[in-house]
Order: sequence, then structure tokens, then C-alpha cells
Amino acid sequence: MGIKERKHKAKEDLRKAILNAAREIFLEKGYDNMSIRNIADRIEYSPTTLYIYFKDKGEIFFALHNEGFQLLNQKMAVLAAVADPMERLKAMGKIYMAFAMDNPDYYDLMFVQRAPLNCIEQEGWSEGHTSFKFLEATVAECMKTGTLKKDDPEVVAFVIWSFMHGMCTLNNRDRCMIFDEDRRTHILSTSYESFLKIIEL
Amino acid sequence: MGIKERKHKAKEDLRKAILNAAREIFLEKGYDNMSIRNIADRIEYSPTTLYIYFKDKGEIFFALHNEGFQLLNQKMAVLAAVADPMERLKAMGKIYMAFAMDNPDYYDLMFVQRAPLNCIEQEGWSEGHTSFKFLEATVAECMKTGTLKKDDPEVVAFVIWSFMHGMCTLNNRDRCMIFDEDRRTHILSTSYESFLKIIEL
DNA sequence: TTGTTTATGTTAACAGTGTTAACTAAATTT
DNA sequence: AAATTTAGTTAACACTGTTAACATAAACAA
Repeated sequence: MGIKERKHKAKEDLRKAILNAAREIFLEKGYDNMSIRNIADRIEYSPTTLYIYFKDKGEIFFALHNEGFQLLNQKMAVLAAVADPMERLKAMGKIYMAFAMDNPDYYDLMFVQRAPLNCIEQEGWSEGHTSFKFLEATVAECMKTGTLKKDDPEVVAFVIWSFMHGMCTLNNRDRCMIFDEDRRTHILSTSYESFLKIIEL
Repeated sequence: MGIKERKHKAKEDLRKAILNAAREIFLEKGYDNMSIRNIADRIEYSPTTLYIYFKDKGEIFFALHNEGFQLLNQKMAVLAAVADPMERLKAMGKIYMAFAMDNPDYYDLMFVQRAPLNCIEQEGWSEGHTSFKFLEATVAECMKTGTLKKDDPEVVAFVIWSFMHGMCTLNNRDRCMIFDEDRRTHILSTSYESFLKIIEL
């Protein structure tokens, strides 16, 4: 049954082509300027064709949102080599922050925009859940080795995530313009160091 | 010159009517569903009339953004009665959090959306700047009275703001759905307590 | 082989969006 | 009285996501 496979592959290929075009436009022109029509234009298909491969625009955003998590997980992979949990936690924060600053659009899709989550509803946000559980596990390890004060790891992990996310979004959404251009970078990196000093035992 | 004043007042009145309609629709239907056309419909003027009173949609959002700050500042006014800076800081966090949860749309406009900042550009974000300086001053006081570790108040204030903002936006943008419905509220309030315990000397 | 169904993609349209140019009518100024 | 300013209008431009109706070609069944 080679014929059926080829057909299947052709479908997959067009789906990927749509996603490639979507990603290009998304990264070039940003979230607001990625439209069904300009994706269709780029791959030279009619706009309605996209609805054969995706339920709606939100599902395309969800696919890109997943790509974002793949990219972040890829960067987090180096953490496997860090044995000490506190060192791992610190490196994790640095990677998270760098990812948010270097890929503001992906970050937005993953942690700010509501659109990509609309196609989840029931099933739950598994990408976010997995990432959070990884952070939580590292926090729990730190508590065992005595580098973090013993407490509910879920709560402390959420405190850490909140701080990191807050810093990144205040920056990405232009709320750090209250600081002078040159002082800005200093405050962001110093804040991270400062936060670490506060939580580390 | 009563006639000129009356004319001037009439202009002001229509401007206020536009803002009233905008606020109503914004709070009823949310950020995405407030359009120039449905504001115009509500006050029974043509859509183009709004452009006599506002440069563009961003300027309307900016006006509502200012209202949001007025509302928040109003709630913060009770802090004047709190003499102890650490108590004041704690109360401030509680008020900030309650504001974000009770007025998610205003909060979004003030701290997440880029649209209202587009009409600022040069002048700078004075509303945000003022609020931050107030936080910073309280942090500095805490350092003087020895309830916070001596450090750069600007940096520590930013650490606190980042944490608060992160918590609020992760919640408002549905990223706390990784926690079970019932555990969610507990984690949010416990995280705040936990953060306070960590920073307080 | 013929006829029917299914899959894939198209065109045209709906109902909306922000924004601008051109115009009218009324009020004010010269 | 004539000219100018002001306030508001209509119509249009260039978009947006999405759907219904239709075409075409391939796959399957009789």
C-alpha cells in the first residue's frame, strides 16, 4: 500500500508547509500581523485550504506554541549534565530568561497569549504542566540537599516561575521603559542575581 | 465669554461620553471586542467622529489605562495610614494582587497590552514610573528600619514588582490551569505569603 | 468499465475591523 | 455679507477570520 502512504505524506507535507509559512511570517511580522491570508499567499494556496488542515487560527498558534516549547526544552537539555540541583536551578533560570529575551514572540505565544490555549479546553496544558513539574522536581531536590529552605515545592516553584515570568513580560511588553536605556540591562541581570541570593540558604 | 465656555464644555462632554461608552464596552466585552464602531453605535455618532476627539484607538486605550491607574491609586490611598514601612509593603502587595484579580481587563491595559503605550513614545510612561517610585520609596524605608536587607532599592523593588506581576499575569492569562481548580487559590495566596517570608529579615 | 462516493481545493460571500478622503452644514470671524 | 473654521457625516479602502457552495480529481464498489 505505497500509494496510501504517499498520499498521507503529501498531506503531511502541506501541513508542514503551512506551518513553515506561518512561522516565517510570525517571526518576521509578529503575532498581530500573521493572518490566514498572508500564510495562504506565501504557500500559494487559497485561504480556505488552511481550514482543511487546521480547525482555526488558534490551532495554528497552538502548533507554533508547541514549537516554542520544543525549542525551550532543547535549550534546557544541557541541564541533564548539571548534577548539583542548586546549580541546575540557577542555570535553568538563566536559560529561561535568555529564551524569553531572544524569542519574545515564541515566549508570548507560550506564556501570554490566550489564543493558543483555546483549542485545549478540556485536555489541559500539558506542555506547561511538564515544564513546571521539571522545575518543581529541581526545587524539591534543592530542599533535600539543603540549598533551599524546606517548604511546599509546588508553591516555591510557582514563586520562582512567577518572578521569572514577571521580569520577562515586564521587559517584553515595554514596562521597563521606566528605567534608562543603559540601566535597564543592569537592573534585569542584577534582579535575577538578587532574587537568587534571597532564596538560597 | 459664557458662550465659548459652553462650547468648550460641550466638547468635553462628548469626549467623556465616548470614554464612558468605551469603558462600558471594554469591561463588558473585553479588550478584543471593544471596537471604534460599537463605541460609536452606543453614543449614536458616526465612527469617524471619534477621530475628532482621539488620534486613534490606542489613545482611547491610553485614556482607559489612565483610569485604571486612578482606580489603583485610589485603593492604594489607604496605605498613607500605615506607619510601619514593612506593614505598608505587605498591604501594598495585597492591594495590587486584589486589583489585578478583580479588574483583569484594566490590569491588562496597564501592564500587559502594548496598544496604550503607542501614544507615549517620547514622553515616557509617567503613570508606571510614579507607581514604581512609590514602591521603591517604601522598599528603601524598609531597608532603613532593618526589615529588608540593605541593597539597591530600585533593584529590590523591581524584584518585588516582577514577582507580583508574574503571579497576576500567569493567573489572568490562564497559565495557572496546570493547578487543580481548588488548589489554585491556595497556591496563589500561599505563594504571596511564601515570598514575603523569604524577603523579610 | 461504469457509477458513486470521498477528498482536496477553489470562489464568493458574510460580517466584521481601523482609518482616511471628501463632503455638508452650521457657527464664528473678518 | 463673505470667508473661514468647526463638527460631524457618508463612502470607501484595505484589511481580518470564517463559512457555504461549488468544482475537480482520485478511490472505491457494482
